[in-house]
Amino acid sequence: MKTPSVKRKVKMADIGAALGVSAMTVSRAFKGDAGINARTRAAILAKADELGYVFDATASNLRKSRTGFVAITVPSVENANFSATVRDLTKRLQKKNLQILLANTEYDPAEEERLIVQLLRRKPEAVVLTGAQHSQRTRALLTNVQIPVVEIWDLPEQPLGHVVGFSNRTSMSGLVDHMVRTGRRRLAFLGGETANDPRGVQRRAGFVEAMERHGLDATRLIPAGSAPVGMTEGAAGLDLLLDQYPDTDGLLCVSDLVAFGALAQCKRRGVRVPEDLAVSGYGNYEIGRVCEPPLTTIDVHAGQIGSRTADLILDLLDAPAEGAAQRHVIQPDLILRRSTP
Amino acid sequence: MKTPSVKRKVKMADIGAALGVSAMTVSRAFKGDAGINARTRAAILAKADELGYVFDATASNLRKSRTGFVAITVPSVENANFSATVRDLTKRLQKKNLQILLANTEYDPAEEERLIVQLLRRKPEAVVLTGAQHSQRTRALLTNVQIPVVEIWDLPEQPLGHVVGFSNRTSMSGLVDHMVRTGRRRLAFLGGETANDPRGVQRRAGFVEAMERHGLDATRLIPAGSAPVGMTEGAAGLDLLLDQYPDTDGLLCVSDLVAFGALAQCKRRGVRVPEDLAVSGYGNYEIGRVCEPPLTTIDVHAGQIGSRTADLILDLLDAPAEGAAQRHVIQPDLILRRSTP
DNA sequence: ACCAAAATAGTTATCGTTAACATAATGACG
DNA sequence: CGTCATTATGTTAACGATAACTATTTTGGT
Repeated sequence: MKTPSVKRKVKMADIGAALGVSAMTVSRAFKGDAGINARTRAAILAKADELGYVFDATASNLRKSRTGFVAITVPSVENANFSATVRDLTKRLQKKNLQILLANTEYDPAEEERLIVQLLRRKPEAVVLTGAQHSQRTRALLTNVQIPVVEIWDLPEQPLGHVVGFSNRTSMSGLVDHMVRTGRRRLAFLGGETANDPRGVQRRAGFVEAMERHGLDATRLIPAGSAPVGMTEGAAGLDLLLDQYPDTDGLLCVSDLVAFGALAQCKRRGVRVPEDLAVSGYGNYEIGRVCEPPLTTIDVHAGQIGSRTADLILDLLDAPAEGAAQRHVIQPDLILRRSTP
Repeated sequence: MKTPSVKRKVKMADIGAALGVSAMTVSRAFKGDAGINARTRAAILAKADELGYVFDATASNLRKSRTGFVAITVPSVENANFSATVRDLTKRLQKKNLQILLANTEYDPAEEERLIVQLLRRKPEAVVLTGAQHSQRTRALLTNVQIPVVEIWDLPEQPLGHVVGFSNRTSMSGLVDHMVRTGRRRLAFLGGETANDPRGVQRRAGFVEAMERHGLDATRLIPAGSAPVGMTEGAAGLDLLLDQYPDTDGLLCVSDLVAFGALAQCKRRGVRVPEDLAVSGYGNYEIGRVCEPPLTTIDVHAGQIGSRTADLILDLLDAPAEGAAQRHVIQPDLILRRSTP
């Protein structure tokens, strides 16, 4: 077996030379459908394999001015909800040989801006942004760009382009309605500080709005620490709550993780759920289904957001410049479980 | 404001033309450090901004034959452990303006192979594979490739290149030792079926090996369904276990999620943990810290795997062809909590 | 056997940036 | 005031695949 001492990169022309055909013919063999003799193609592909040829997408992309990249920014892939979205988006786009360019903003608009600049240099064919909060410069960059821009996980008032999202506000306010319908009146909201978690802010706003609509006290807002908040903060938050408002009979948490933490703390303090305190979460994480008692929650269909975004992008890439910005509103579902009466 | 009806892409030469300099000078202005007059650079950058220029990484990559891509395959970003690895890897590489190309194998070696082919076409500068199980062709492709290959999350016997991982086997076997040390003898293992979860297989092997070493019965192996298994399967698995081996006094689960499901089911059935049954998890997920009782578990330092892999890659890219394949072994930590005596 | 249509292959120039080399301007110094 | 660094810029030719065009064969219908 001949091992070339200096591994010069094999290119299409080399394969062509070895078979007495032109580079163009080799290119056709790799494209799949173009008019090329089946025998020629087979020979080319075989020779390519033999020479250890690897197609160079960089050169192809430059010439075709199509990259097959789709850029996506997420606050954090570590969040189970966002990762479900990323997974289903990736899954569907992967099938069409589109490549995800993933970037984590760490909940920081300045970092988002830096990343967007980097991502745009790669000439993606679409950009997906999780959330509606962007720096001025990010907005400017993205309105000038000639590719589809999709904001997901929110319903921004001034969208940059297309939207696939749901109303954090309305869904949380529906949850309040349910609590009130079942007789609870002294409700509290437990969530992260407002700094850089726009979804938390919206959910809190939904809580306040619904409480005021019912003529109830909307001031029991417990800060659980800076976003992203989790179980630990939920447990600590419950202590804060009961210190300050011991007669609370319903607790709405910004996420299932927080609610689970609160639940665990209830158990330790001997607070009965839901008899003494009804507790709800948000996001329909697996944990809420399995804990005791199981959590009433909102299913935002995180995976569906990903797959519908993928469908939208695939459509837009097929039929370019297809008129106005689309707005896909996902309906979150209220899931009733035993943590509320 | 003049809106060009046909937005022809602005390139370096256009900026140069507008300022009476050559494209090369513009290129130098964007490179940062090269010998170029400060005033000239400022003018160029300003003009670039004015014209809405976006640097074309595709062309640059082709010319330089460096892409700044790092490819990584993961069974599923949805798994909290893998996503912690991805996050810390991304975080560190992002800072150096390396771009992650993420691909989900869905625990399927055939899909992994397909994705590797796609990824290699993008000319990444390094490839990271989660796990040691690869198809024959994948192995062939990756041994011929001229870039660093890193396998993580395992210690493969025949590594393809570098390794950053830990021993699932040894760590699980250490957990058995602990159970035995604290007086438990009738131990069972609860995990997914073996088909395509090599890490689960290793953990099970560690269980069996340790049990045999102690001269104990190693046959209580409960299948919890096909990987990836979660809380739901854990709960169902506990029922299976107690039906078959009611006198079991220690249960080792393949993950914290499974252990939590089992724990919840114990509570429903009135089984006291740890008095009647000691339970342990694996992976140190947040849930194990907060549930009641908190779970004894193994912390595999998932985030650390990501950051050490990032460091390794950065080193290798700086000092290319730096001799032999490196093997970084991470020491998992045994975390004792109240679910075991 | 003849010709149009279809199938197959080749040529050339290009996508936008940048390495490598060439050139021009500036200054330092004996 | 010439000589040699030093700094700043320009010129040319790639990187590798492929669109657009042209050229050559096959095919099939009459």
